[in-house]
Amino acid sequence: MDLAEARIREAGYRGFSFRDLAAEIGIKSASVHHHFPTKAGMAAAVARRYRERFFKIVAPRYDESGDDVVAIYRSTFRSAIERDGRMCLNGMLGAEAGGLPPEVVEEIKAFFRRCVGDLSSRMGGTDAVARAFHVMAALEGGLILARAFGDITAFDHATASLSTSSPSVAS
Amino acid sequence: MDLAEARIREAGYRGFSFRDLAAEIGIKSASVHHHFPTKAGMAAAVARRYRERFFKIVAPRYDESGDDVVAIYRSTFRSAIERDGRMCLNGMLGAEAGGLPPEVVEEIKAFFRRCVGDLSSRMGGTDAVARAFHVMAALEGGLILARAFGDITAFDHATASLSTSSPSVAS
DNA sequence: GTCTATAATTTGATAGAC
DNA sequence: GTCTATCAAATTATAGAC
Repeated sequence: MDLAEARIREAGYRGFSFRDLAAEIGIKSASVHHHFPTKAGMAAAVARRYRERFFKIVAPRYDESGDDVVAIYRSTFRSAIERDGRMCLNGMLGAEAGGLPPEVVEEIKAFFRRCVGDLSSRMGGTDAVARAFHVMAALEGGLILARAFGDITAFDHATASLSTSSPSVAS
Repeated sequence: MDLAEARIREAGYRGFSFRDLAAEIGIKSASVHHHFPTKAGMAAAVARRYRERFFKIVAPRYDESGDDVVAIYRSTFRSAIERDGRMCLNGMLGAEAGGLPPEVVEEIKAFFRRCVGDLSSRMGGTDAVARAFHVMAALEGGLILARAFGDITAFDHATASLSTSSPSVAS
């Protein structure tokens, strides 16, 4: 699952295969099928695990540090691309969502629904939901820019205004 | 090329094939290879055409309407996903950039470089470049959310603050 | 839980006729 | 510019032995 997650974050749903995963581990593709009968099922399982892990990381940071939720999300996303230069799993799959198996799309929706719910409830204020959508979009889009340019500073520029006290976008 | 562009925007670089394109048109895959010897070359050509067309659409709107550049970019991106529910070509390929042929990556970089240059020079003010990165990230990320939820209002929420006079993100 | 073996399909790409 | 024919490889998936 670690390997499948890495492949999906690197090249998308069509960018990972049972044979490739098996070869890297040192087993045969049939053995992978024993644990995950179908590709869609495996991708859904990887997405589910990714979501649960993400919120297990994010929730305690909020309670302990008392930091801005947005800053916590931002640094969590930044760590992900800093570590291995890859996309957020759900950002990658979300872009491809139109042509993915329904069971995978459901997991992606669940991730973003929960992110928006978490952010908006913790930010509070007016238009909290719209602002939560904006934060998620800027983070996922920031990853795209960093990947395209091959430079993490693109992410930093794109998301700098999110966690400052003057997050103005217009001049 | 129209068809290739649609497939890439729907499913990414690995989501289009010479045979698929040929079949839809009613010719054979060998005939497609006659025009585009390699898959990487075809994707690069599609990306180049996409970029040129984008700026041919955006530039005159700015001169004519005198509108906010950001508003023009926002409505152009919105039209794209409203028409067919697909990603921006460069957003899709940018997410996959890590594992794409170098000639394709160069075209993607050229697109985002030019967008950032265009936006920042026309917006002016302080931190114009960082604000341009932020706008592009929010737009691409907004498309991802709209695709994930299958609902264009996700894009509207995510990008609403970009073109208003009070684009504050924090409460 | 792993293996061999295999089926059925798809893929990128090429050679050469018309 | 299109075709037929083909290649070598990769793909998802299954059956059945160990």
